[in-house]
Amino acid sequence: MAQIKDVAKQAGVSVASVSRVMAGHAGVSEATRQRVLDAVQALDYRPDLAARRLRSRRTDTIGLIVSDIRNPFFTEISRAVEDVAYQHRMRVILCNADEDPEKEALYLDLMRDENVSGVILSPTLPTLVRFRSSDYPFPVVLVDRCDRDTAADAVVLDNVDSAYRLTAHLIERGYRRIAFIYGVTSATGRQRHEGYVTAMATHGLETLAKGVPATVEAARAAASELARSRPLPDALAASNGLILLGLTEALREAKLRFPQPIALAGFDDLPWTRLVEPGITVIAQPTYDLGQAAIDLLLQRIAHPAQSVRRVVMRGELIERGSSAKRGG
Amino acid sequence: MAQIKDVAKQAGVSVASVSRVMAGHAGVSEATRQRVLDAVQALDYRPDLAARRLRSRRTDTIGLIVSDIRNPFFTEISRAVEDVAYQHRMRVILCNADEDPEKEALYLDLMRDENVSGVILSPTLPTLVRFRSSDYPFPVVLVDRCDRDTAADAVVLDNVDSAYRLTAHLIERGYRRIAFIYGVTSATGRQRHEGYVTAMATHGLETLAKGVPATVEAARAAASELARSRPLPDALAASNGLILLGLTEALREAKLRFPQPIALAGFDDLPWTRLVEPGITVIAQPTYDLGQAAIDLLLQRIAHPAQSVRRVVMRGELIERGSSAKRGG
DNA sequence: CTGTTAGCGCCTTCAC
DNA sequence: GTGAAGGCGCTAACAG
Repeated sequence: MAQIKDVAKQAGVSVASVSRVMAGHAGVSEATRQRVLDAVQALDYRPDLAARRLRSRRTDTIGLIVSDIRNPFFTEISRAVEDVAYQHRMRVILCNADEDPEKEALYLDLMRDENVSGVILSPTLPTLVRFRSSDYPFPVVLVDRCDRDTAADAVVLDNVDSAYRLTAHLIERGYRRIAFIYGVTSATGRQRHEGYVTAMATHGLETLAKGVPATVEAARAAASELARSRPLPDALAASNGLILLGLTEALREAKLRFPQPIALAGFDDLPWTRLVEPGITVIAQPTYDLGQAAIDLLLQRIAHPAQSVRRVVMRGELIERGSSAKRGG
Repeated sequence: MAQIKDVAKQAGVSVASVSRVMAGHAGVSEATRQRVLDAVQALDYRPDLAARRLRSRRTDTIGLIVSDIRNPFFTEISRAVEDVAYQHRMRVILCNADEDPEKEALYLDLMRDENVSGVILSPTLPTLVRFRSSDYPFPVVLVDRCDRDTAADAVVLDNVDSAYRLTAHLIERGYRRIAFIYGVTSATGRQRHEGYVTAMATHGLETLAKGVPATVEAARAAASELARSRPLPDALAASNGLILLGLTEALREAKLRFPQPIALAGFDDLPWTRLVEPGITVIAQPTYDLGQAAIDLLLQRIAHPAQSVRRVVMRGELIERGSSAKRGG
């Protein structure tokens, strides 16, 4: 492997000149520049990143810690982050916390060891509640999950409002006993629960909510139980795509169709929600945009460490399908 | 940030001893070890990875280049790789080539720059056909995609056999005009096509195959066309989960149900294949195991660079569901 | 078993 | 505009 001094020798210049050319610094004569570039090409020289990082104390690497890579929501986030990061010549280390706070802590530690330039984090609940930017030696941007009073850069959906609109939609369509199955282990689930509660209260309806771990299995179990309860709920709503999948499976097993006897709705516009007949009403999230906004925000923060804390809130879009068709209509 | 000499001073030993303790090397007295550990704790010392990597010329990092992160198959692979890698105290850099050979080449270059210990690669077709391990300065394990005559460590499904069994299953159930829609841009799609062709030929049936880019959209378009052709195929089979999704969407749009007038089957046991009524017959891939085998193989190769080339082939499992119910039965 | 020391490859003043 | 030289923090060879 050629190194900087080989290039210098080949080009008949000093290593300093080579370094300057590689870094694109000004103050190098065009003649020198060209000779260096030729030598680089001839020797197929690539700067050693380990040496460069040691010397410069920068890694140009950002960490992305998602809470569950199996959730398509997060794979889209990661695509966006990766796309933008590489355009800015930054590396991405992707880590999957699997909704496990310990694993998450491990990865956060690793980020410190790696001396990353910044981190995009979708925190587990315990981490979020005690989150303070100053606890980390690098800038952090929260994505998807953030509390109202968390002082941190963040990119999130309008969770409360979206859940309110989804619930109001069901009410408007004539449903009354609306059960809401939501992930208790995430801020997102809780906020969406809040929107549901507000919508029900506003319309003078009784709530029927059930918090579960945000997994397909837990959601299915919860829905199975509801399907056996009497009186039967007349609608089921899910706080995310995984839970919605669980609900749908449970209804299938219980041989209950939708919208009759039970309507169905949820979050995340996944491909299968269109396939299951007659289609499931959902709040679509601008997933790629959320990821893009997060990395943009992080890059800004890295460039301007002192800039004021900002939060980007994106609007969820209600997509009406057959699963919430007008009751008795 | 504390560094090694601070620890040495605090513990009253030399930096060499600290280095030995940190590396877990033998040949350090228990007393020294304990004093070092105490000092490390007291100062919250973490070795600087950039310095360590520069000096030791090892990164303990492996690269994982998947061809499409949106395909759930690859997210499972990445989970497995990550789990195993971190157990072995290795880092993972995950890259998504998006089925784009240029992007893939870029990432392969990056792996070289990063001086990774090894790479797990799911290659695009152009890369695979000219693949030679010796072209890369690091060990490579192919996953999911590999040609019969590629001399490289690899972990793959028994693609030809699985496709044969899937096709034979349809034939046995009474279907005759079986159309196979497969991804032409991947070795996997081609091999599965081969299994389909063999099965059809063995049973004296005419093939009706259509190669498409491996995307939901392309598959949907191809299926729409088939749905308008006369005579209508009596069965549709897909070479992977993305294509199967496209086929299913096209049948929905064309208001064609399954198994009558058209049966349906494919690869990848995704959650939604159970949800769509009456359930879709698929070949299930042991995705997590495939990923695990790939990283195991890579770690072995890193430990023993000279060991003979090995290939791990895993069996796909046929899961019969309503979409391929006996014809006229 | 422990300490001393010479670099790993590069960047970046500092002189010229 | 260019070159010489020191050192980033650590590991490993060597000496004791």
